[in-house]
Amino acid sequence: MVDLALRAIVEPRRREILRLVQSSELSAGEIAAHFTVTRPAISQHLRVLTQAGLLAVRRDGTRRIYRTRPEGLEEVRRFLEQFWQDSLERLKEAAEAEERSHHNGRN
Amino acid sequence: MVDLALRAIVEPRRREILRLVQSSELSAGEIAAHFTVTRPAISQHLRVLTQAGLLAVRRDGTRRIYRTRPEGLEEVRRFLEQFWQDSLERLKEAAEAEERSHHNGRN
DNA sequence: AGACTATATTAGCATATACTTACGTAAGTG
DNA sequence: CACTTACGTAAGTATATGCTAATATAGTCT
Repeated sequence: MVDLALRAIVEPRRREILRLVQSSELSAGEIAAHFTVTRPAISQHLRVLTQAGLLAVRRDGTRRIYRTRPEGLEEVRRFLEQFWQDSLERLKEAAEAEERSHHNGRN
Repeated sequence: MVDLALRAIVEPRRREILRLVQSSELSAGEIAAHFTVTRPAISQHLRVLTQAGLLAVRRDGTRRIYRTRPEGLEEVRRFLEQFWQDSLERLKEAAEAEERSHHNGRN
């Protein structure tokens, strides 16, 4: 599921959509109004985001109101945090080793 | 540049490569040995990762040694952190508003 | 029910991407 | 210099992706 979310987030237009609805929930039409591409294109992006667990939908009459699903974002965030973690730890260790090799005060 | 790095990271095989070389630098051949796909395929992934600023290369005789470029990862990390930030702040605000609406002690 | 509104879904298309096979290249070795 | 080693690059291919135009669906209004 994280993989779906990652792929969803990479597409710039979808990140833009996420940014839009994170301030306030919006209908599909309101979202589409912010873009130059056709509404079906936005519909498809919305579906991708929803299936990735990043958006939640609610019906209001004929409209569909989208809002972010923070748990989805959190999941991705944690996944990547784990991913950086090792790398940054290595970097830190390397820096410390470098530091020790210079403990004679010279450069 | 962050966009390149994001796209690079999304591909699972490339994340795998990053994980491999983050513990210790490896030659292209050693990296390829961990996979079932052909070496050219890995070469192409390595190029994508390098151009995205996530890997650094060094020549050693006929070999090419790859290592992670932590600054690249850091850049992506900061970009995404910024991205989550707003969303998580909203979530927090929403939770607090929710809390206030229940300050009569009932549920 | 019929017409209207808001949105999704489908089919088709162009481009991007991940792969393989074949070939090119640069550095070491006899 | 020929040969080998360790790669990269190029060409071709299959599949994925993002888009548009056309069609379908679901709710609302009279």
